[in-house]
Amino acid sequence: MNKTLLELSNELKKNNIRLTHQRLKVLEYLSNCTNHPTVDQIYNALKEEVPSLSKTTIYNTLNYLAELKLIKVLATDDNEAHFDALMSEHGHFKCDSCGQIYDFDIDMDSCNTEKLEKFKINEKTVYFKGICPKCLSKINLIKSEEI
Amino acid sequence: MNKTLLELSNELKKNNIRLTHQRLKVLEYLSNCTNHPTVDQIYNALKEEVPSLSKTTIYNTLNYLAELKLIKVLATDDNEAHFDALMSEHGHFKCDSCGQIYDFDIDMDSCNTEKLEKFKINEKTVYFKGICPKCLSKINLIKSEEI
DNA sequence: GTTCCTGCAAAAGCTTTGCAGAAGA
DNA sequence: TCTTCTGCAAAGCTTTTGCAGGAAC
Repeated sequence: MNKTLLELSNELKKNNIRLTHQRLKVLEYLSNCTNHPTVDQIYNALKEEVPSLSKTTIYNTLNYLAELKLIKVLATDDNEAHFDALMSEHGHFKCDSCGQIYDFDIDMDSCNTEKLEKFKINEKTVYFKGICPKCLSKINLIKSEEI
Repeated sequence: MNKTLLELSNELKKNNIRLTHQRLKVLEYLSNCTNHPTVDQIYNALKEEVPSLSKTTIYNTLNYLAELKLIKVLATDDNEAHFDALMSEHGHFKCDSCGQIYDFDIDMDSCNTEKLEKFKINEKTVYFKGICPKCLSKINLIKSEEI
């Protein structure tokens, strides 16, 4: 499960970061979010409800959260950061066709390797790419129509 | 092992991409490279030997190679693309202190998950972050001096 | 009242694009 | 000769920074 709004708020309070109206809205959105939004997506989702909201504030808030390790920043190959409030260990699958990012369970300990014995590992990321089932079935449909 | 200069050249010829002086130099550099350079690093490494070289040409060449799947583009959290000519399956470890990227062997099949049964997986990336042994020993040295 | 935050505008950094001249085949 | 490539300059993106007014505490 994602961190709840309450959890995120409490963590900010604990770190003396002010709970402004804008920040609470960003936290609320992120904690209810199942995909992994970019700053632009968060901005577009909230700008009706919070018309004065600026991207600067979203960056500001997300950077604080990431620094406190309350959220994760996903490095994908589109040059845009995706944010993830789901902090349990999981992998990401990105569909090359529709761009959607899926979560999947993974046991990263089974991936471990003796070569990194002397390394201090703080973060493990697993990122797969390919075509998701939805897009695969669309492609198959087009192919069958062509025959 | 990295792809050799000859392999990369032949692949380009096969795809009717011209082997210009600049491209050969970029290929040569990449095939002899053990770290995972950015465009900027390649540019700085080659600008003495090839003074007229421009970053545009490096981007051009690397984008062709990536499209032909002869090299890989690594998504890291610094907003800069890293390029990798090592095409065998391996993971990457990035040191948060010195920024260096290390390769490590990994058996990705052991990481597989039943939830992705219906997904077509084209690419698997494993990316760890933390502190490398070199930086760890530096930190320990500083700590022991402080006592 | 003090401190920190917001949001605008501008700047910074990476990457792509347009195009005239140059080089490859 | 014909096609493609190079490299400059400019534009396009995301993200960061500076700062005056405003909100939180």
